Amino acid sequence: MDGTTADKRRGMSDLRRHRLRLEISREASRLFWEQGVAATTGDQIARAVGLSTRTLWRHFRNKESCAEPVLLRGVEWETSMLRDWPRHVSLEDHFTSHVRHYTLTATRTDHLDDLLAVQMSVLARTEPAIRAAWLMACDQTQRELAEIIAARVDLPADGLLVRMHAAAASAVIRAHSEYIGAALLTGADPLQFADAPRRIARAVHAATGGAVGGVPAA
Amino acid sequence: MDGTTADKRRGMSDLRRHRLRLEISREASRLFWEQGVAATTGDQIARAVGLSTRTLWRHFRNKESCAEPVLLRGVEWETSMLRDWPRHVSLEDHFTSHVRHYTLTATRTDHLDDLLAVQMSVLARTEPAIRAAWLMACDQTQRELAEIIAARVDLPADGLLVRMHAAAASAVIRAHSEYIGAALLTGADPLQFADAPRRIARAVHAATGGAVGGVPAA
DNA sequence: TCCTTGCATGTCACTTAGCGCCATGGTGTC
DNA sequence: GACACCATGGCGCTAAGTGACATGCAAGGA
Repeated sequence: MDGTTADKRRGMSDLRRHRLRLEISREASRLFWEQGVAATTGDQIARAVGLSTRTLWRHFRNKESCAEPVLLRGVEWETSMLRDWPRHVSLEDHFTSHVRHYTLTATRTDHLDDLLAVQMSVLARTEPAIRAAWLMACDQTQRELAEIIAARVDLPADGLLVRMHAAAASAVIRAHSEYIGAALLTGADPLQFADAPRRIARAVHAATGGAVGGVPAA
Repeated sequence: MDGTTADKRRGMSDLRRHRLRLEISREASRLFWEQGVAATTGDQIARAVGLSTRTLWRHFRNKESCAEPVLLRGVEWETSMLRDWPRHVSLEDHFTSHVRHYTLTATRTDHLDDLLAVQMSVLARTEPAIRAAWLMACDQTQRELAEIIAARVDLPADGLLVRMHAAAASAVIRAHSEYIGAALLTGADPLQFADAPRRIARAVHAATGGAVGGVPAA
């Protein structure tokens, strides 16, 4: 599934860069959660990963953005789902099957990442720095969503309509993520959100005025 | 309209605090625009306003957030419009009349603030720090929107449905703001966006699945 | 009127975020 | 083996942001 493709080209491959950023983000998020953002120094994060502080700042523009990769994985779930969404399948059906597939194939690391993501999204409620990182991650998601939608409806990704739909869809996903995350961290039963995919799919469908989510030629 | 209410109570009134933050934000935004964010120091901003650096950091948690009040004013336009939205009037009608009223009563300062807001939203496209501030401002807007919508549909503001609608509405408004701002700064004719209020009102109506924007009892 | 209390601001010292610069080492190509 | 490229580390510096303490201003009470 995640076999490291042999990268023969020059420079650090995007994959390796991505992996390293995620690794850093994991440690940073853990520290943020355990001892707070303010009390966590760049040196601590760097040492936890086994890097020099200088290298840390080469990979992240500031402390708060260290949380972004973990936060992104929290919604990457939804975007990756949308990415390979067959044209002739409704969003609702595809979403539910995708969730089923995820729960079957998810590794231990995946679950740990999910936990970290939830923790960060909760931390975002009180820590402005993390909130900014969360919003930046969602913004990133929104731009990817715009690409996906653009390809679907065959319109330019930087057009107003596509951007509106992407914004609305991503906002709906974000609202759900925050809501569920908050509920889970206060001890809610995960099974309570079993029908979340269906609800999210419908909400996305509704928020985009029916443009995203249905079957093209019904 | 904005007569300074006599504040006899102890402590700095919210109004004064708000005004000072806006004043700081104006100077900060101007400097950000003129010489870039990285080249602008906290000392420069403080000196431009006539404050000590220490006091600057008492009013803003970091440099980037100095842009928030100006950015907020860019969308405050929409939220203040929604705030006094009569129940028996459609969003579209209210929006257009509100815009007409604004263009008649706006002061020179208002227009300068609008310009600054547009400049910042454009700067947000390239400067991650400003982008974070922009997203934080929109997030703030979204929370105010949730209050407004909650009062409208008579549901708790922290419920999932209200938050979803607020998120979708605010996302749509944001997408429009970014789009129009970018167009204006590249020399587009402002008259070209004369029907923007109507389009935004309709988009909000659509994005909230019809829950926000129509006349309650048609 | 004087004293007190509360609060915003200023000054100084300090930690640390974050970056420019240069050296080093590891990896791929000729 | 020589060379080029690039990620990393180390050092030093500027600037972001904070804690502690002093000052000054306004309101209110005796």
